[in-house]
Amino acid sequence: MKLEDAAETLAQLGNPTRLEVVRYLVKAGPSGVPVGSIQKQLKIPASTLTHHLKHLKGVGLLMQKREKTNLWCSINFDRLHEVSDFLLEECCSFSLRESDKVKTERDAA
Amino acid sequence: MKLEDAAETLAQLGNPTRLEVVRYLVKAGPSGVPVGSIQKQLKIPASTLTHHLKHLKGVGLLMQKREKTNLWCSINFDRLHEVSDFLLEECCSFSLRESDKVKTERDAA
DNA sequence: CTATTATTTCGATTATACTAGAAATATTTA
DNA sequence: TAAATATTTCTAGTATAATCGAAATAATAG
Repeated sequence: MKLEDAAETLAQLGNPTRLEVVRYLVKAGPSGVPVGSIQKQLKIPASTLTHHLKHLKGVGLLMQKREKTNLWCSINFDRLHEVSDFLLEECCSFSLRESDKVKTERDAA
Repeated sequence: MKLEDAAETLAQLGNPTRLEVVRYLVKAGPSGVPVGSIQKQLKIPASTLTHHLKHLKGVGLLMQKREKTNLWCSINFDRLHEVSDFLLEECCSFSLRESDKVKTERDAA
């Protein structure tokens, strides 16, 4: 993943309203939910929601599929993985969390 | 991690200049590098860099430690993990990448 | 103290994003 | 065709962020 793309994707995830939508869609799973359901559940004005969905779609995080009057939205999990991977890329050898570190002899003493 | 905090952290990572700095610091490892080195290597004007470092510090992604005239910067790997974890939280059962999925009987046929 | 190097503050410009109401459009059902 | 439901477009106000040069402030070395 190119840095520019990763930055753009992260920026889109960096808006609280959008992140809330993403979290909701993640929980909804691969089948997704209609726009209207998101709107009612999260109490986001329709026009605001459409605006944000367009952003998420723009960076490939959102997939949409029309069925009758409803537009079903679902998360592109692959994309989410890509950006999450980017964050940790190249840092595996340094990335031990304090809680995961092995105890040193000094600590054990 | 609270959604608001995650969003704010992601937003800070979502600027290309800052993400470049983060990537540089990740590669530098736990010992870090002085502000001036980042500035020269990535060719970012000093005042712009200070501005961005303040942002990264603000969300806890950056740690700083003065030594003589140099201010050493290093990444808070724990923090980076937290935000990366947030992205994938609750979605593990849905998060298989296409490439990781087991082949179905249909595929195998 | 002076010079040198490192980093920050200030100030100003420019651009872009968030939000949401009202109206418009689309799609289905009666 | 009319009514109902779902979603989008338009528009506009408000706010916040990115950028960087110049000057100011540390901190050290000579």
